[in-house]
Amino acid sequence: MTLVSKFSAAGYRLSGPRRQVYKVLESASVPLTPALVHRDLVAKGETVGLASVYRTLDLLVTLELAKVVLEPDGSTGYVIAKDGHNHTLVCQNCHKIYEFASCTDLSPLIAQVQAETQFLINDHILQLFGLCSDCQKKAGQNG
Amino acid sequence: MTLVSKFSAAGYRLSGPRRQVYKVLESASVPLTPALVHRDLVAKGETVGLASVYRTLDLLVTLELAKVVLEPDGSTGYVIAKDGHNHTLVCQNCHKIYEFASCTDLSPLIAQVQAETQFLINDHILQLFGLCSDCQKKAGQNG
DNA sequence: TGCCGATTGATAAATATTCTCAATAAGAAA
DNA sequence: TTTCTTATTGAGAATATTTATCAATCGGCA
Repeated sequence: MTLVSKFSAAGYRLSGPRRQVYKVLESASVPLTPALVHRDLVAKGETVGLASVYRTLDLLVTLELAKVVLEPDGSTGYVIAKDGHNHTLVCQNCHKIYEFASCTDLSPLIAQVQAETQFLINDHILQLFGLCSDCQKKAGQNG
Repeated sequence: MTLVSKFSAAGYRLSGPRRQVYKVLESASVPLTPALVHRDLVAKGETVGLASVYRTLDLLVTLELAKVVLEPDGSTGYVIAKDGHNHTLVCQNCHKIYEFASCTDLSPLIAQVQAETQFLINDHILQLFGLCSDCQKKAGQNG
């Protein structure tokens, strides 16, 4: 399914600005704020308004093409949701992100909590934090 | 360990405003923004400045007495971190929260991702979303 | 109790986000 | 391809949120 068809299937047009914002997020290796996305576009010579960046990021989340991740310090950023449901691992030093998908491992836990709380659980967020191999090396070298 | 000793152990004083903010968060059943905490205090007749609410919430997170949770819509709120590390289950309808602690179930998953990515994982966030029993009933009644 | 310095409230300043609306551009139709 | 309809846009105003400033106050130890 192409990007444009994902938009049109939901009744939205794939405009230039939307494509640009998507591309920035897609090629980013760290979670980005709206301001960072905009700065990136301006640096590339694109003329995309900041308001459009906000609008597009919201839309991407609605379309499940992006998601918001929480960083260890409590701030948030947007990342591409590569394919359906997956989880994020964020480096606490360089903020690099790595995606992985192993929700099945969560099923027993979810079933248990569901039984315990009477909630009907239908979504979850799992984020891991740590040091990527590069940053581990730097730390070892007392960086 | 009393609240005051948790503060003093870290070199902070437990002032009136700090105690008030803590109490509001403690008795809340949903994640609160700084503005909501402040509004609650004003409604109770307390004179706590908004800036102090921000400062205190930050401090509570630093002291690990509170934490930031991400809601399904991407917004964030503060909740009390009842005891050490635990996880949060949020009702998507009424936003009621429920805490649970079963990190041990995550160990195999974490070990696997660690091996796969070369990251050194040392923290995580797990949040579940669903409908609490009350909201399930209401939904059933077509509410 | 008195003292010292951390903490506060009020508000200014800085940031971040949303709103408004005429101009533009995307995509369907011809 | 050209036309048409209308969703979308950019710019900046308007709001909202968060942080900084600083004299006054308060917490807790001596």
